[in-house]
Amino acid sequence: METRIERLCMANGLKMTGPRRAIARVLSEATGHPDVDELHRLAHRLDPRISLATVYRTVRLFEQHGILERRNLGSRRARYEMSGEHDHFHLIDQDSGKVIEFDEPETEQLMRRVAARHGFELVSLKIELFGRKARSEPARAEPERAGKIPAR
Amino acid sequence: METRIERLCMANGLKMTGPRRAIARVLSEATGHPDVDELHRLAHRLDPRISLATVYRTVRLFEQHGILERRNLGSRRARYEMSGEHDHFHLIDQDSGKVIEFDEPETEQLMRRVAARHGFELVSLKIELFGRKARSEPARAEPERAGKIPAR
DNA sequence: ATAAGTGCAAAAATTTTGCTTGTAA
DNA sequence: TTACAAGCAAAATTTTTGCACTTAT
Repeated sequence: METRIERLCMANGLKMTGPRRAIARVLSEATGHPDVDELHRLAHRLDPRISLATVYRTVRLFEQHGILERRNLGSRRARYEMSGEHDHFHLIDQDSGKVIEFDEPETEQLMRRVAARHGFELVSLKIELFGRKARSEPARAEPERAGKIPAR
Repeated sequence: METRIERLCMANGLKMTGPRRAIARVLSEATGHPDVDELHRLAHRLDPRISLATVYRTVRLFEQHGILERRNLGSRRARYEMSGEHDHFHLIDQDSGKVIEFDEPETEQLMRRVAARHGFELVSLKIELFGRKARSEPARAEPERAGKIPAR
């Protein structure tokens, strides 16, 4: 079976080598936001000859071709995820460190307009919300007018 | 004269030492988003005995107390800026690497609601837009319906 | 007085690179 | 065949730490 990333590599004219295939597979199957170490560990299971240097070179390459995106998500090391058709948000639980992903297409459009207002064409965006679980009920639609603003 | 950061340090019960005062001053006067090296270089001018280790320890401390915020802004190293009353955006010019800051209070409110919708109380947020100068005119209000979407 | 901060140098952690060998197109 | 990729180990970068000494409270 061929992964989406592999197709993207072909489309970008990248040589499809064993290591790249393995790393592409690992990325495709990753649920969260792996860092380089995780990628290496996993790819290493598919082919123990794969070196850490190759993982670094590969993610850099993939990133340059827009196949991957690098994030930080509050952690020190860089973390990676496949680029989607459109951007999405990350909501990081400050207590657990867990990352929740979700779409918000309207906001993306809004950001596009904001950039345009400053004379820029939006290429990509990163929106990271840091928060903690609200003690009150989860809030159905768009409750709390403006609510108490947390201390920051 | 006493800087805002110094006041914040006092308010947080932090010992006001020479190095901290110098670093606070440097941060107050910084226009952009200095990284640790820059901070050290500048603080070093105020007092040549200040070590890089102290700068690292100090920014970590300030960050823990919410006095400073750490950003990446597309660069590899961490960059710092004072926390403001409210969050603001960063628009990074992909060609020049220059960072433009601006407020967008309504969006902050919107993000607060988005977080609430997922059962979270927003503590802070990072919004980074990456773009390049539009070739057309800077666009006055909210032009280009949806415009050609860059290749990504 | 004393708990906390600092400098220095050493170490850890993260990322890149030089060079030789291997390999996809 | 040949330009590009990989492995390995060494180097470069970025950040943290141990320890003896200093300093703000």
